[in-house]
Amino acid sequence: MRVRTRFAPSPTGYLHIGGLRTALYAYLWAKKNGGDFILRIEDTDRNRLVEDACEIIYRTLKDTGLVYDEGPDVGGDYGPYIQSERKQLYIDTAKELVERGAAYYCFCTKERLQKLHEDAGGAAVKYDKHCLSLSKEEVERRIAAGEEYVIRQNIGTEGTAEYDDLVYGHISVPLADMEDQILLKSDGMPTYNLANVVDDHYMKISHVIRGMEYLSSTPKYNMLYDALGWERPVYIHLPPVMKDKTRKLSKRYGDASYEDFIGKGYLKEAVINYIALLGWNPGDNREIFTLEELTEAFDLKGISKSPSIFDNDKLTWMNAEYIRAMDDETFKKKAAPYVVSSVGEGFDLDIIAGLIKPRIETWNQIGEMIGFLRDLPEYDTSFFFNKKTKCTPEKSVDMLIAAKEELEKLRAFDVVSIHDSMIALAEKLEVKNGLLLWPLRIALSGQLVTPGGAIEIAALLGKEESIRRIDKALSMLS
RNA sequence: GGCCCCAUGGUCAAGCGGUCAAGACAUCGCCCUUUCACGGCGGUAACAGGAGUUCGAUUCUCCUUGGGGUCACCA
Repeated sequence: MRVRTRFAPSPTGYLHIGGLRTALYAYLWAKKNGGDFILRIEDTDRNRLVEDACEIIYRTLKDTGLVYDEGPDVGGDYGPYIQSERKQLYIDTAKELVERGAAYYCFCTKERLQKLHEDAGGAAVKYDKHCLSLSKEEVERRIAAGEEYVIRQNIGTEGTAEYDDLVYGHISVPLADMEDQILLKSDGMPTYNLANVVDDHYMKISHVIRGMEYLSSTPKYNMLYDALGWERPVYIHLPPVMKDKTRKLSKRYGDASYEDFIGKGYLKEAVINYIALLGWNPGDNREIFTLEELTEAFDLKGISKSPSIFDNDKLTWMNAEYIRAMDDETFKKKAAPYVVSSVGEGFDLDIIAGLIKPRIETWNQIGEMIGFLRDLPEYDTSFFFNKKTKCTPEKSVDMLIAAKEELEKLRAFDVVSIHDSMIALAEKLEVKNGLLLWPLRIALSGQLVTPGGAIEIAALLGKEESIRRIDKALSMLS
């Protein structure tokens, strides 16, 4: 049997991390087995449609490398891949189900259902099968009369329904707890309950990979497969990704979409790598994986049964790992826009790249890190105190005067020249490098902490600006 | 509330009857060092509780507790 998996989101907004992970696992399982990964859009709820939602889904999957073999925008042999375009198929199937006694027409009004609820004191109540007893003639008469109707699944009340899930194992649910759910809505659109079964069957989906919220309703879908004489797919339900101990990560919190993470300066490779490991482990201690390596290593055995809390710290660490592993040219190219937007053009990108590469964890940290190059921050003369180098404001004056004199003499103002000259100066003054360089760095940057030291900063600022900042410090200290 | 599922450090997690209970993130300390990072080394930190089964339970069973899911003309 050819392995075919699908990712079937509803276009209700951006793609959140939990959904992306489901897509990832479905993709990995298909590719691991040399099969097909299909994208299907579940848009049967006309009230929840969001403009551009489909585009975001297409773009995100392509951007992350989760290339689907079949889908709305790429076609395929089992289309259409948008449910609203398959309406007739669901209607026909629903009627077939009625023929076979597995479903029935229901004319109950929303008001009646509402009342059923109220009579139960607001507690959860099952539909009372009120319309199951309607005669065929009456059904036909009422349909002809233009009455609105839905089609409900006819579920027995005795015994249990069972199936085996590849991650959760044997699942057994009492039939008495299941409701005669609606398959076809009064607007002629199917509910998920019908549509997912029909589509998975006709699209020849072999493995259904989805969130575990469907764990206990899956027996109902199985009854549909059985009633239609269709072969059931294999089920792989996934535990949810949580924001914290009790809350699921979802769109409602606004910070959980793929695009938000990219916007916050994370690399797509790191995001994919991180979420792959949220709820799955390869069985060894390896943590850094490319998509190809994930495809190779992925297996069902490593999927966890319990919810995992999304840990931003770990994602950030992983992102930093990716950044540090970049070759210098790639890093420079990626960092350039962030550097320019922070300090403008005119600074030596090679030096900056070298300084920030081991120091940033996300791209967005660049701006704050190097802003001092453009504008010298207001700072306090207490910055010139440093215990380790035994630096004081008084000594700083001497050091800065000496340093300024040397720097002014320099013809080439590059890192090597400045370095040599400062080392020589420290030797001449018979002080430790640190005592000379501490006040210099403070004067040049106005910050206690900087990426790189006094020498690199001086080279970046250039001679003129360096001297100007030293003079500023000297005037503050006098 | 009924039903389904889950339960190892703060987090991700390995473990699948006998281990001093891995590893990673975070955290703390030390080293490196012209600040901060990077890097290196080390520390703190867990089997939810109670009954069984067994020579022996983190591991198997049951109960309790805790958490998640579900009970829609949403998916």
